[in-house]
Amino acid sequence: MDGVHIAIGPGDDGRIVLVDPADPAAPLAVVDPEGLAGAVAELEPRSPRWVWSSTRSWYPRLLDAGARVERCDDLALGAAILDHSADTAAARAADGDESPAWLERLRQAALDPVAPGAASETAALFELGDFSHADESAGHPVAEPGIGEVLAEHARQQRLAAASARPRAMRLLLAAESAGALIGAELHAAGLPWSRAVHERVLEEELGARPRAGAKPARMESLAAEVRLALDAATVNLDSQVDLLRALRLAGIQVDSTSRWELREHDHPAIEPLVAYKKLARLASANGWSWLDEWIVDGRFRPDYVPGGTATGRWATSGGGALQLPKLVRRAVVADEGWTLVVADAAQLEPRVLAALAHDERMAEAARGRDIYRGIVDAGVVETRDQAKVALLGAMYGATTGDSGRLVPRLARAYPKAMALVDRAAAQGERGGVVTTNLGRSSPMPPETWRLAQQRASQPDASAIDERRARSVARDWGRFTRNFVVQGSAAEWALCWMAGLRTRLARFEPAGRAASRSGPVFEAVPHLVYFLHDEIIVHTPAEHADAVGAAVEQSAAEAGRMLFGDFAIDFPLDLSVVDSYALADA
DNA sequence: CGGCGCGGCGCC
DNA sequence: AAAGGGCGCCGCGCCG
Repeated sequence: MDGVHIAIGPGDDGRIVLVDPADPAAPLAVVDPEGLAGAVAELEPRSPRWVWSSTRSWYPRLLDAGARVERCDDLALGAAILDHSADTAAARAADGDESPAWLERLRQAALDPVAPGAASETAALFELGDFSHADESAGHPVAEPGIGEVLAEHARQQRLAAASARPRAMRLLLAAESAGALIGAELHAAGLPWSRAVHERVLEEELGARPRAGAKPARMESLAAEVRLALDAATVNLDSQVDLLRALRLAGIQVDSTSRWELREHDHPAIEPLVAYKKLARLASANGWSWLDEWIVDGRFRPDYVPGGTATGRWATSGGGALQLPKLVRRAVVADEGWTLVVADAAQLEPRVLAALAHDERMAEAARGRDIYRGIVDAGVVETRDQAKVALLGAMYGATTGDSGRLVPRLARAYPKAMALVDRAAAQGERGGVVTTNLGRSSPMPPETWRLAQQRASQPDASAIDERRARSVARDWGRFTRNFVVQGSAAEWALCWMAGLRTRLARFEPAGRAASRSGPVFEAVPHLVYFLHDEIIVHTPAEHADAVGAAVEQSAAEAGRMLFGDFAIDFPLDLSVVDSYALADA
């Protein structure tokens, strides 16, 4: 089904071997590291699936050299799935081979932060031509496995996928995960177009002029003075939680924390300027001038994406806070001249995924069209859209108290299949079991604290406190597994969506008129520049915007079919074509 | 001095 | 407004 594979890895002499795993005795090429990109480009027209230890180790250098690949098999990411999936448990027990140790080293390296703009940034994961003498203790570079080890691991993973409980689903998951790895590297290489001027304007509007190094912005200083006056606390340090809490209490404001939502419940002249101060402090420290200096290079934001970086399969990022860009600074995401942004997000992705996972036809019916919450109201389950929303989120997150907890039972009566699915997942987690996503990613085992708490509660002399504690810890883990199946399956949908879109974008003809500043691989073609769980941005020559929008829609529909077959569930998108991210309306 | 846990808060 | 799940980053303050 899969066509030709070509594995890449260092040979004994440090040169790089490119070889078809089906014909390991006859390498297709043996090249010096400098010759790798050329060799890959030469073989790429055969549409191979490139097999390598990890995309992070190999692909950035290829992109730097102008070589893009269509498909790969990322062994580090594949092992993370295969070695823990319930669907491969029997296959692993039957298979003699262990997961090799080098995979764990690569996994650790993937989580190490890489300094932005560092000269050797993209090559930092290992030294070219020095695979065998890598110094592990220094973090980088990491010892690369030799070509023989790569071939052996590839064979092991093929065996496990073939012998898994659902081979088709597992192969799709592995392919999607690997496509995600390619996309993560390409997002970094292309970068998110970023206007320093617009960002500076936002900062000046909010904070005032850039302060000298070490000083606080003027707007923050004046708000701090107001707070100190209102609290009658001339020296309180607003950045110190301990200090601030004491001052608030001395001023008669009985709070247990300094969080915004708790402050807002009190009526006192200090509250408004304090909340305003906190908002500005957050902006200044997270996305202020020093963030700009550190992260925006040549008009691009290049965060370090970590595909598969979380337990559920959602991505993580390391450095730059790319997945937490405040709405306020999204104004600075601006397309190049002659280019535009196609911004799309999947509307209410997780409830729709839940309906499909559970084959809950009534919930799928409510999800028909644009707004599932409105659909739930129209079905007479609750009175208002807001009630539908908190009830549904409560069902997926395991809320037991408050408005949400009270509304969940009504949802359960109307949508018993969906509710049963998340309740089963929660029950499984509470007793320490594992749950599995739509395609086969399994949840981790519960933490040590879970085991200890249950053990203590089962002793003959266990106290009521021990038992309460054990139930509480169990329920915590149950909420995690409850959410895991939905969040993890939604992450799979997003990967399939994005992978399909990437393939479609690769077929666009280069645009003649305007080159972007996205580097040699992307300067003339539409390309992904951002991904945020259920949202993407494509940077495209303006003339292709409509066609890109169509490709985004087609990819979403295709992802739904790939994951859920004939089950009738819509995945509508909110899609806009805009010059600035802030103008996209979700 | 660096490492680390915590509170708080940004995003989904 | 949060709540209930997943994250990363910041500053603070404690520790060795």
